[in-house]
Amino acid sequence: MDDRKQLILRAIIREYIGKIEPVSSKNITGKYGLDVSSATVRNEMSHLEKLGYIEQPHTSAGRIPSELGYRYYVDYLMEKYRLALREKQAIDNQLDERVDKLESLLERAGAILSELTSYPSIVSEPTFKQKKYRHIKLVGIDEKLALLVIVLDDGEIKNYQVNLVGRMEDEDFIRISNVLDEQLAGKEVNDLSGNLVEQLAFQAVADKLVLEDVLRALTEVAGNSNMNNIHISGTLNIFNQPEFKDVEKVRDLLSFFEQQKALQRLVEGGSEGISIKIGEEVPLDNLEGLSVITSTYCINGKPVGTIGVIGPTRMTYSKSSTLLEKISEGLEVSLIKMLR
Amino acid sequence: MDDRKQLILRAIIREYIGKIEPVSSKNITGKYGLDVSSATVRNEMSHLEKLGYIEQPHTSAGRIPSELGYRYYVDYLMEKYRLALREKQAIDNQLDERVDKLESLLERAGAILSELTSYPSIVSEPTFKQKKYRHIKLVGIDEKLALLVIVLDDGEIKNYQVNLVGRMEDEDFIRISNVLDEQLAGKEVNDLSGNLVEQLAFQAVADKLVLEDVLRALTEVAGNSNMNNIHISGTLNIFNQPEFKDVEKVRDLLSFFEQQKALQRLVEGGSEGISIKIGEEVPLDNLEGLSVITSTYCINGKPVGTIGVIGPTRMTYSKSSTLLEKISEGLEVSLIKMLR
DNA sequence: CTTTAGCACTCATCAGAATAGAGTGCTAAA
DNA sequence: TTTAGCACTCTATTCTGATGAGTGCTAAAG
Repeated sequence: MDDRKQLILRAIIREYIGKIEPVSSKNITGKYGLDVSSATVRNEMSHLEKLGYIEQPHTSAGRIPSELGYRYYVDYLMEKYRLALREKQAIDNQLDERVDKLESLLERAGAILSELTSYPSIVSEPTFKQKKYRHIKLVGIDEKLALLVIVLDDGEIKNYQVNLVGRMEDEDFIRISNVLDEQLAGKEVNDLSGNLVEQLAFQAVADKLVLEDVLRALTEVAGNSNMNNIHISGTLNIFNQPEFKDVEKVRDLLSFFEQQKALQRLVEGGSEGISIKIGEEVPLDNLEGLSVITSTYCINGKPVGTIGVIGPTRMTYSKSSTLLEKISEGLEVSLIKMLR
Repeated sequence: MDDRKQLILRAIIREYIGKIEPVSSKNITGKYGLDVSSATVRNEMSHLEKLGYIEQPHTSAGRIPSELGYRYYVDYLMEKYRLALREKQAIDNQLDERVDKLESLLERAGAILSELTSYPSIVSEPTFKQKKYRHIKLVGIDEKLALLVIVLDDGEIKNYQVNLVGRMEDEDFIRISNVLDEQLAGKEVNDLSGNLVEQLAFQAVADKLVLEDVLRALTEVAGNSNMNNIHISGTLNIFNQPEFKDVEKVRDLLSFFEQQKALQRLVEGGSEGISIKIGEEVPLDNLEGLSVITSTYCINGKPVGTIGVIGPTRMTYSKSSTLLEKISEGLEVSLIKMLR
């Protein structure tokens, strides 16, 4: 790959990303620092095609980048994108504003990413290696109802309704809260061994029926702790992409977006930092022509979640990855502020 | 409208709903109890067209029902749909299962409605004329954090995080809880007058910063109480409808589904019970060719929410409205059980 | 007066043919 | 090594005519 070939490959990719039409030799002569004739460019193109970086839809058409071509571009040719001022401001506005719920923050991050890139975005909720209980408290609401408040070590607060059968006094609530706290605080959430359950049942003699509700809640917490939910936003952006003018494709992608399990595969196994997967590299069998850019985000220096965008293979890699990087950083800052 | 015209109109509509192609005179002779020649049917059709009940896409095509035709069909010709056993079971399965969250229940109702009709479904959360506070409690979690638990008179429980600056003892929480309870219990949520705020500020002298968070939460509750959220499910069902083979239309409808305010117009102002709105009758300017069937659902005999389906004007009115009716009834039963 | 067979007429749809044009690869000269 | 020139290929567009479904009208039959 000599300099001129690189120049031409880059020119083809940039042009194609912009116009989404096969680019001809004539089309890029004179621009992109190419001061040679179209014939020369044609010769080089012919060579680039043999190398597998570009391909021809049909004989009398221009060239389009192959997945290998995009890969080469992303690895060696892509120049840094400079954020526009309004992009910077938009990111800051969205992420700086005070939010007290983890979900809202992630939602905002996804929304702004989607808005600025015009691609659907995907955000996974943070996973901690092993979530632990920090606090558990049973709070009386009225005669028939109590609320089980569970605080996890990642700062997340969950609560569940617990039905009461008999009359419970304030001291009862305090006693049960203490039992729960002693037994569970510091323990991992999916460490809900039978032994523990028995102990709870033995100690919290107050009211069997209450205990049932409590155990249901604990089991639910344990169940949810393994799977981290994934949120998609800006899905309708795909309608702006010309490769989705076909209803079938739109349907396939949108219904893919509704499958949590499939989405999971997009975020798992990513190395730390920005990762760009192009076409076949995307671990999805039934979807073609897609690229995914993801970034892990960290809490306390440890990667705990993923945020990314999904676009056609001819997506704006430079702009999108830069935006993703900035938003990911902003998200980390806000997370720290939020969790304190 | 003599008997035979009605017979023919019904035949055209049934045939069209099934095949979604203009129906010809020949096509319905012999079926639907029509023992006359196609020529006779043609004459009648010609008349029906003059009356405005059917129309012709072009000269040499069959007839399709007009919106007026559907209206006549729904009002006078439609026969009762008999639920299949598996449909009955599916409904019971979905709605009988124990759920403790209002949202989950509504979600289930929408999902099963969507699944059985193959149309997107819409469910509005119940509104109560004026929500009131039933209980308010401030619960300490740890040194820095407390939880404001708000119980509304419809049984809904909300909670908000409240940051603490100074050290708070148990009695502080109890004191503040009492103040809040005294001041707010029984009051309407959007009755957050300045006077009340001042009183709170004066009485809850404990910690200004805590109060700020509390007020933010109360304002949010008041704000949310007016607008009842609306959930859509089964949106991808529109891809099964031939009238949405055009990407533009799909985009328009899907982006409409994302606008809460627009959806609101679909559920508001509906009279009690089942309501069928056809084509132009649907209060949406920019969407054409859609019909909406809605049903109000009641709590304590008062209509508090709406559930419905959205389909093309040639939707299966009979089947859909019957299914909707049953699901709406099932939802009411489950709601009563849940709220006790 | 109602029904129906027969027939001319209309119009969408489809396949095939002709045309235009974009872009290439190759060759030979610079 | 570069480039002008040219023949060649293939797509996209337009036009054409054939096909056939379905109607409306007319005139005869019931």
